[in-house]
Amino acid sequence: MATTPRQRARERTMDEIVRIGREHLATEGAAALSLRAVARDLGVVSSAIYRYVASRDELLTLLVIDAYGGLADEVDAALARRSLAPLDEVAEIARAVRTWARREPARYALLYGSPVPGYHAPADRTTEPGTRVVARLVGALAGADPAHRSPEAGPAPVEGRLGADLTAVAAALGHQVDAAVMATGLLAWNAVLGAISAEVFGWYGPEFEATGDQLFERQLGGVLEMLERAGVRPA
Amino acid sequence: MATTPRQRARERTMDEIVRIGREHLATEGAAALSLRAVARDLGVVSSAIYRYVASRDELLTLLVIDAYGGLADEVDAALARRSLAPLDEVAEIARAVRTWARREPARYALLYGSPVPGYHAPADRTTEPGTRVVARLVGALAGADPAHRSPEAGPAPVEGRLGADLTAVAAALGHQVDAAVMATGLLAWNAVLGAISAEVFGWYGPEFEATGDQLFERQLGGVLEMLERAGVRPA
DNA sequence: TGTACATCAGTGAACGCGCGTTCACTGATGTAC
DNA sequence: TGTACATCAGTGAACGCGCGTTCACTGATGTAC
Repeated sequence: MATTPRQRARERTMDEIVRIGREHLATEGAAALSLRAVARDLGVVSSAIYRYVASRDELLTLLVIDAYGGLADEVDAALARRSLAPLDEVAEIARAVRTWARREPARYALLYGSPVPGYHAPADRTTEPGTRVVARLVGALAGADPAHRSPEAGPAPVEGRLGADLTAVAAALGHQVDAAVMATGLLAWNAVLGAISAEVFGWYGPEFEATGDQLFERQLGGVLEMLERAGVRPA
Repeated sequence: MATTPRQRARERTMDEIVRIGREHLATEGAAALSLRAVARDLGVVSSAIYRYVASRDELLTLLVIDAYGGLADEVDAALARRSLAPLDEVAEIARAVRTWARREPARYALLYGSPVPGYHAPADRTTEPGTRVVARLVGALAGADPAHRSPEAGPAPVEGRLGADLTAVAAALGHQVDAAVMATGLLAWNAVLGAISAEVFGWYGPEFEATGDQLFERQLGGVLEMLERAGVRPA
């Protein structure tokens, strides 16, 4: 199946649409994303956009997929540079997410900000790209060694149904991870996202403008110590 | 200065407007908040709303102030029930924030979700209500005792300018807190908000619907241990 | 206490704007024989 | 290789909608003398 000029033009236009959508996301926000405005920037009459995108929600879905992809690419690139011990891998993932979020605040907000009212991401298309980063994180947790768990300060076993739920999540991502390690990892992930959101969404006042990097590294340090006590080893 | 019927009517109408705005926030989201729609629900012609509110942004500001107030009231009520040790106070604050966020997801999103595009909260009116909860948290941290800091697993001192920034924030809220304790407290706060956002904004899949409470308590437990190692004592 | 005036809540019409989506159409590109 | 037909990108007009904000106005409420 040779690709015809028409097919190639179509792909280029599709890329253009996503690129323009990204720009509008950055300037207007997801709620104000408008097909007409995208068509305008594409240099085409407003109805022509429907040749490419079925509806406004469809465009949002493309942008969600694109954002997950961009974030995951950033993380993959950071981890590809060298092979790391599990704990250092977690650290690099966190730093890569922060770097990306600061460079692409609007796309970060699309993924980890408040949901866009009236829009529901279709699970069948967004789940797979959405789990790439989490899968890498769980992969790092899978390198945890119960023998290295801190005897006095390590996490307690997870009781009841939650334990089963946690190991099931790891299994769904293709890894076998102890429930207590998963619980610690989930807290670590939420803490990292919380710290990044605070920075990107401006929850902090202007107090930490000069010391943002130092503050993040400090918080990341606390998260990593917690994981280390759970048995995730550094180099 | 006696209050005239007119003044009282005005106050009641103002309350009505904020109440209706809250409802619209819940159903449409902040970005779609519309003065015309509020006027409609108030039973008044669209231009009449300008007797009460100067612009759409002004209404958003009122709702931000209202949301901060609602959250802080929830926290105050939780802490008023009995007098607690510092660490238990932190735990109660976290639980109260989560309870409120789950009951009022739209108002929570207004405070801790992505920023509303094109809107900037005026610092002179939102800062004071916005710091009430943080002030209580820092108040609890002020009860930390350096003598109880874990010698082997406690936080390292904060180096450089960040330390000064952290103690300055505590001082601005009327408390004297060690910088390392403040740093740990900030991480704790970000972790709690991260965990709550994950739940309220639906970052988790459907996996933890049945075990949401257990998962939150587990994560809170991890946060509290961290604070305890920094010297914040339980009962 | 009564009256004249000022204040203010609410009306109704209008401004200019942008939105999502549908539809019948033209003309260029691609495909099957 | 040439031709007939099918596919598809893009046009232009139109639909019905809601938005923020301004303005001149009416009539009720409040205040000063």
